[in-house]
Amino acid sequence: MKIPNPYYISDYKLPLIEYFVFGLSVDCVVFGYHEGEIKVLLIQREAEPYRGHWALIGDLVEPEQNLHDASNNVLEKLTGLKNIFMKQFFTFGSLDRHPLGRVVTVGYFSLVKSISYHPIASSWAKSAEWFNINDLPELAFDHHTILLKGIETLKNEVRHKPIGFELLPSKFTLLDLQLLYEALLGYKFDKSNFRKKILEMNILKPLNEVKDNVSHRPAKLFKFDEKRYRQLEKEGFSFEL
Amino acid sequence: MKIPNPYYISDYKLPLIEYFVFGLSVDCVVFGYHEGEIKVLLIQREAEPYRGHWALIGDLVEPEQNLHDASNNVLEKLTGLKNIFMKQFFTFGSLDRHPLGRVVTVGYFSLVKSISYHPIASSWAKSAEWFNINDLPELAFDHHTILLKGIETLKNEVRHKPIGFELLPSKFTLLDLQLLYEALLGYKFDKSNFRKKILEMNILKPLNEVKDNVSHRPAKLFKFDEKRYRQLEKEGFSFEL
DNA sequence: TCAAAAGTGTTCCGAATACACCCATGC
DNA sequence: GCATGGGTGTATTCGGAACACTTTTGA
Repeated sequence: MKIPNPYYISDYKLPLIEYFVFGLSVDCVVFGYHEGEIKVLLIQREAEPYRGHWALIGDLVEPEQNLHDASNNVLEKLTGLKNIFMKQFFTFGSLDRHPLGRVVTVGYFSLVKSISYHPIASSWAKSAEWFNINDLPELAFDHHTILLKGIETLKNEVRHKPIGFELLPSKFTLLDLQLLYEALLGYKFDKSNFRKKILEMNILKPLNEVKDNVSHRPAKLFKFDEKRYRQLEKEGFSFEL
Repeated sequence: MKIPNPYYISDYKLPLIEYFVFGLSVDCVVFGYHEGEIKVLLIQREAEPYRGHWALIGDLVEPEQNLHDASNNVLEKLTGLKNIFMKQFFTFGSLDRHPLGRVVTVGYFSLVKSISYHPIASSWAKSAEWFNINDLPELAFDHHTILLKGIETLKNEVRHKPIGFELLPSKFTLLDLQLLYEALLGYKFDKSNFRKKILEMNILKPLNEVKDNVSHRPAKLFKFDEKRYRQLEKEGFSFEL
């Protein structure tokens, strides 16, 4: 759709102002992990366009809002989730991606620690649900493209940066961690070697607790030692798996 | 600056339309390589705002232009460079980054094969020059931030993807390649080991030519075998240096 | 014959791999 | 005691690092 009537800012009257007519949005690919499966959070739209379709969590950016805030706000507004790891990954600007005009969208991906509670749909979201990334519904706009790019980015990042921990609860066992990475990367690790490698990195803090209520030897719990990681990173260490 | 008068599209009359008021631009961090130094191409602005300042190669995106085209076009328009490797890396959207209003900019980085000829400044660029990345002038807007992020991205990408070849002429010697990577990554390689590693990847096509006019044994020339690389990538090979 | 860079070969070491084995717990 | 996952030890292999060496050219 062609947008008429260029908009002028009176003080400057520069020709460049005629292009101040874009729409801008953010869309968040929210990843979760549960029992060996990578999930993504989608909402069902209760607003036009694409009312009733499943979509990524996103909305138009307000004129006085910066991008990172916008992505956090929209996530909270539509699902109630707060203080979530979030990272910009790509900006999508095809001419025809929005039926109402030229809207460019900045893609973020987020990782949430626990998907065991159900997110609360609010604002114009009719419902919010976790979907397995291998079993997705049809999506609004170009959200399928955005989602695929998000998955690709996650799979790349996860090997070079310790962001995987964002998907686990703060206390986890080494097997939890191993199963997560196996799900993310799509291949198996040797148990002994995986433990050796991750422990030698010195970025896990062992807790004096064990996971109980299990009918076998209980596993020790660990947490990610972020302070230590930052320190090691400064000294030239780089996470690789 | 607060932008008044929300813009409405008459057919829909949705409240979301009031946010269709953003400016959108692209900025290209153009890298070159010459005699062991990483360079970046800057233009001197002959337009307001920041007239006379050095800046990245960028401009507002036209309403009917997609982002990738926009970045290619602006590079050609301002410097005459065509068919250049180009990749989106980050989008910058701070509220105060443009003095005339809310302009969000999409950052691209480009790698050019030869900086031996002088780029031609045109359109509203007064001049265009290569600067060593360690000796930069003061830059317009938030271009210094964008440039730093671009450099960071280049240094990351170059280790995992064979994009470094874009900075060399199409025929090069193994030592050329080694010196390039040493400049990019900031450390030395052992000659023998570097050769062994790169040749074992099977992504270089040896030519039956040598570099001459040198007062020592002439080196064999190679070119990057892109077809072969694509093939190997499909089979699971990944470039690492 | 000498300088300078091209190009090769070999040893050494540490990290990744494969795999076997023992341990603690609930039932 | 046995099933189940937790947790450890070790021999072998492979790739990278270090470094010494030979080759080819122009002057």
